[in-house]
Amino acid sequence: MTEKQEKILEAALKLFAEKGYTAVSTNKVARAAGVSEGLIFRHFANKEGLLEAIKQQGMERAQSLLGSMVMREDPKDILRGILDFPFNIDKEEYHYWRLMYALKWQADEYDHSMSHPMRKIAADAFKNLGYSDPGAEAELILILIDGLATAELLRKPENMKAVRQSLFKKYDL
Amino acid sequence: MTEKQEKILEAALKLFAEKGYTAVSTNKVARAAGVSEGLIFRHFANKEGLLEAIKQQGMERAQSLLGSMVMREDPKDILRGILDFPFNIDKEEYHYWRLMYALKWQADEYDHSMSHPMRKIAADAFKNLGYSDPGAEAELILILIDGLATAELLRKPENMKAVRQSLFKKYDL
DNA sequence: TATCTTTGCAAGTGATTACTCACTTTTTAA
DNA sequence: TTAAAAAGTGAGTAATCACTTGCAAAGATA
Repeated sequence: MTEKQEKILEAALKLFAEKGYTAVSTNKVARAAGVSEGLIFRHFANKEGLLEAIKQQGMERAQSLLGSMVMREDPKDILRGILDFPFNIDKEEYHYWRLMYALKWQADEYDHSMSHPMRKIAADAFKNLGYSDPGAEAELILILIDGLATAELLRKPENMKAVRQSLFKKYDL
Repeated sequence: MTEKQEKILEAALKLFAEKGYTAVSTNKVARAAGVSEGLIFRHFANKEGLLEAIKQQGMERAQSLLGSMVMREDPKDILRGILDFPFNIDKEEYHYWRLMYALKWQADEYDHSMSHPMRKIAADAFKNLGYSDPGAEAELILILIDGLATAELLRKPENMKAVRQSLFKKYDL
């Protein structure tokens, strides 16, 4: 990975996240990265290939974060870890998650690769805690995370600390 | 409002919702509507004007739905009405809401015109019910609605009925 | 019926799109 | 040291973009 290649990925991630993938031309990416437009197509097959590279880079960074949640034993610890995810979105990961959430709406079909493993972890935790419908509870947790992350990425409400508190209280965490 | 004008609005709404506003050209809208491309610019100032017309049309339809929620007296009735909104997205309104939710991510700044009145209604209801932090509870309700609507529009989980049930139980509704 | 307005279409416009190509510069390695 | 490979550039390409224009058909009003 050369220095200019990283510049391209960095600039593209920021622009795609802020303006939208289709709204940003490869010309704009190149100028933001301080690079000739042709170089983008030397390193990536096409514009979509650039997007895929951005996705994979972010996935790899998110992998370790996701993995650490499975390790825990106490089901409440697990739920705490899952629910805390939207409150701890790293400054550096902000653009990545914003792009991912935006892309969901123009994809032809929903990608369950991220949510499916998390749903299972949550369902197991609720089962261990004796909830009557762990499946529905897990689904609700995923929905909550979606809403929380959206608020954090888009609206940035000032009282998120209080929201977190009342939410944790509801689940007795 | 002429017949072809309605065709344009209908086709544009569907395409914008499914593929994204920037990804759909006026040419595609015209062909989907069975109309010459020039006619779009006869009826609407430009592509953005077409989008604004779609927005306003949907707003007018949503107005009555939103208005009926303020009328109720019992705070639990109000919360029931608010929380039930994502579960009752009309088949005809599906494209509209999908477009609205998608557009949020490429707007320069978040539009609070929709959420602000709903937050106040929810906060008042929670206050009347004696909740300790009505503001945080209202924020959480808005976040929940966002997540629920996203699930309904994008993932369409099979166990939404059970999710609704366990959610209403949490709020004792 | 005659005239004016609205509705509609086909064929344009320049600008921008993703992408290619011929070429030079830099890096790698034997 | 030298030759091959990789990195990088800048000027192209055809296609598509949002939008305009000139003119015909249809409706409304008198």
